[in-house]
Amino acid sequence: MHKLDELSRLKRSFSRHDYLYRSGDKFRSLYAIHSGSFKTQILYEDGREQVTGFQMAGEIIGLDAISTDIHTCEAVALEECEVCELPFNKLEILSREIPALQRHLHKIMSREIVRDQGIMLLLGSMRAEERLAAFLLNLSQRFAARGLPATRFQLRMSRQEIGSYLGLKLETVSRAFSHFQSNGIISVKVRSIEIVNLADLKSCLNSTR
Amino acid sequence: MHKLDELSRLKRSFSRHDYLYRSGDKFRSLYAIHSGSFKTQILYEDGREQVTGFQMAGEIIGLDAISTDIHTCEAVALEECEVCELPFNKLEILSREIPALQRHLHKIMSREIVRDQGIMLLLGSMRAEERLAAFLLNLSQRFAARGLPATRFQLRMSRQEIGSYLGLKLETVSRAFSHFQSNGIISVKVRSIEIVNLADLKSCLNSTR
DNA sequence: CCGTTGGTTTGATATAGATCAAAAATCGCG
DNA sequence: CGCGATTTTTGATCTATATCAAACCAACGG
Repeated sequence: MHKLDELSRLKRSFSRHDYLYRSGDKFRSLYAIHSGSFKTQILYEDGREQVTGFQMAGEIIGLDAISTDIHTCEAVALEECEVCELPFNKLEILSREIPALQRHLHKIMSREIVRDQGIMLLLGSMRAEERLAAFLLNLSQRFAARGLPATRFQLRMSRQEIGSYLGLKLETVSRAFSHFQSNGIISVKVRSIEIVNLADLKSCLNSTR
Repeated sequence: MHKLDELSRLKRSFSRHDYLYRSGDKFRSLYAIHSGSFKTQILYEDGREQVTGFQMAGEIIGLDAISTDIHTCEAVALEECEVCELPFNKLEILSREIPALQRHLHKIMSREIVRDQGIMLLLGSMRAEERLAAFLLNLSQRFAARGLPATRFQLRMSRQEIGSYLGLKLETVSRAFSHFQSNGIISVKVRSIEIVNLADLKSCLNSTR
């Protein structure tokens, strides 16, 4: 397992708005986020853009590029970040030698597929407030998994970016936040979120239409 | 490469409405569709369901289950199908021995991620007719890639299923079909589609709002 | 400390697509 | 071949969210 270490010797730093990679870049490496967080987005010819995910420490980014050897989306730092570069050819060689690594890599890729399908469900069949509830619960879980408070956190992304991710306009996102707040489910102060009533937030999800 | 053959000795047949696997099934194999087509869908607790894809001959299905060893979605045959079962543990062993296979497997998984992100873009930022245009163009390309006519084909799925996939209600799908027909872009006779004016269909996509 | 800037909230209105409903077409089966 | 079941089309209406617009607020630089 410490063979893996020499892979990730290279650590790079990024500031807010820096690109980790851009759409069209040649694929060389996956990236393990060591600290900070990124957004990934697809740019569409006509200028439309769609945020496809928000990634935080411990997550692996760049999997989309394996298929064509070209990055199909771009990754932008949302704050100060540190990233380990994992050259993919070395990763492939190592994972032939180390079954556990191979398995791990497969799981990471599959997990991304499952994540994306979850978002398809969200975008395809949830209403605005359900989407926001799902988003907040997902963030909450991921913070918790990192030993951070699950019910008090700072958003690193704008309303606009949340909207793009959730398939909503920023005004709709803002209104949904306000509505949750007036229901006593969360407390919002711009980017500071406190989940006051986790159970109620969860029940927003199941609230069939 | 013929080592791969012994993997796929097992070929199974399915009829319309048969399940290839169900949500919750233990993961053992990926499946290569030899003929026919499937839909995959996620079931949500409250009964909602979301079609996450339509798969046809030559495509690999079941990648979502690698992450947890449990299938997270279910695959249902849309017609008579033949499927090769690819036991995943054997696939992993073989792909350690055969770098080309390893690479291929990685590309297949990555391609699925890219495909999913394309759908996120569609669901998150396209209007109804753009979505249907994108759907038809995608089918057209995939038929063409199989040496089938690109502009005349049979849909294997219902309006309802298309709607679920595109995040629309079946009535909306039906109206969009009708509208394309009255514009002379396509000719629809229930499930028989002819793309009359491919260029116009493509231009539906770029028609910014 | 104040003006500028970019992000956020809130309100008023418009609209794409959902919903409800019924007719029409197609399919499956005895 | 004909009848019931299912799917599709079409119409009328409703509603969630988009759009447009303005006010608000916090952060930043001079």
